[in-house]
Amino acid sequence: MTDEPKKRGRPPAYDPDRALSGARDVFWQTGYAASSLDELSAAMAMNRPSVYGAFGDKEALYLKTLERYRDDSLGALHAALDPTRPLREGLATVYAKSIEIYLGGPAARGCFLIGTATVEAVGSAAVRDVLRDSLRAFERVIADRLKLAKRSGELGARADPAALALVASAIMHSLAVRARAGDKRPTLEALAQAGIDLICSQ
Amino acid sequence: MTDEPKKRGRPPAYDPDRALSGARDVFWQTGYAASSLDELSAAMAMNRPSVYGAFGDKEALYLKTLERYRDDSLGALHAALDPTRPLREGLATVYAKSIEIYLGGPAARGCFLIGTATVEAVGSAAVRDVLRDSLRAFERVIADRLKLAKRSGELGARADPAALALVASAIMHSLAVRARAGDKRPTLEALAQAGIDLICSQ
DNA sequence: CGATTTTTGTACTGTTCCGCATAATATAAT
DNA sequence: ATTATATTATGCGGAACAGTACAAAAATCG
Repeated sequence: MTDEPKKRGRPPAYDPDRALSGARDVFWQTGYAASSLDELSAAMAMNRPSVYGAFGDKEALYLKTLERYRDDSLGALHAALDPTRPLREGLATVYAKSIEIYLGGPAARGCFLIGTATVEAVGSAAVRDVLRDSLRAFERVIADRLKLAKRSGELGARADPAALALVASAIMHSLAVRARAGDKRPTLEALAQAGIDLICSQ
Repeated sequence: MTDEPKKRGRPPAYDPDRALSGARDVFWQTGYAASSLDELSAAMAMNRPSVYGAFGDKEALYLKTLERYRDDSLGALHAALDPTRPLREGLATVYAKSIEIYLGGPAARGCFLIGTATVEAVGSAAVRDVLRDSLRAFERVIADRLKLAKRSGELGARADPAALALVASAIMHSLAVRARAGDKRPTLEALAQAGIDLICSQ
């Protein structure tokens, strides 16, 4: 599509998308602090100087993987909460897809953002800002859907969409932590169901 | 009390309790992986070989700080949920005290367990077990209180104490994460209030 | 082809780190 | 006092680490 004025110089041998995915997977598994640039560059199919040239230092690379994960997740969240479907169905989809991701892969890794950025948030203002803003963005998407649900009568007149969005988000945060802590699928599904029932009881 | 058969050898110069507190504070601020034994031993007022002699290697030391934090927190949780006080008051106390701890100190550090053990839980089975079992223990204390509340009529007959305990725990987990992510007190208090209102509406 | 540009790959530097070896010190038992 | 025991204190060794310098390689442009 938006292709080539034919750039000069040796063409890059790496795929930026796959490189970021590889880096994300290392960070996801190991955490930021314990991930070495050797592991990272290997998983990115790049050598270390290329990593620095393309993405900057370790923290800049980490921030890019966080932001990409957030953007992808926000898109999926928005799609799952499509207002043409019932609220209960939407929430169930959100939680089911989250559980699928959190338990997916060889190890149960939980949520990439919550599972790895939370610990770094105290020491790095940049990480803290990305994490806080991301959580806020997720909450907002949910709150918007709940406001709609109140207007449409899916939620009762006394329901407080903003407060319910905080709780619905809390369920996600708990799923994120518990999956990484080794809780099994039935526990996570029970938590999701409890949240849905409680929210939809309003 | 249970003192002295008068031990031989040079007496220890460190206070084990204060040493563990110092180590916990370093881990809490910095996370496990990014905490060096130099930082740790300095905060423990010990030199490095003494740390190894008294607590073992870095992971063993970390596990000890986690377990102590869990035991302290479990005690406080149990006390706050004293069944002679109304459920709503008990939950309010739990969340208020949690917020106090999570925002206390110079930096907002969130919950020590969730904020630092979650990221390590994938790579270390020992950390994962402590984290999972601790979360389970917290949940159980809450569940017991909710079962009592149902029997006493504080909760309605159709209330599901186990499900509500999952939600009440999720509120705590969310407070833990959000505090470390930089969310301010009003947000945390709104989350706590939303959880209390929702749970006590059953 | 030769010049230019951009990326790749190797190798290096200085630092930090964990864990321990060894010696000095302080107490109790003999 | 001397011996035994337990802790402190200094300092080392080998490994891992983050980040970079430099030259070889691969493409385009003149």
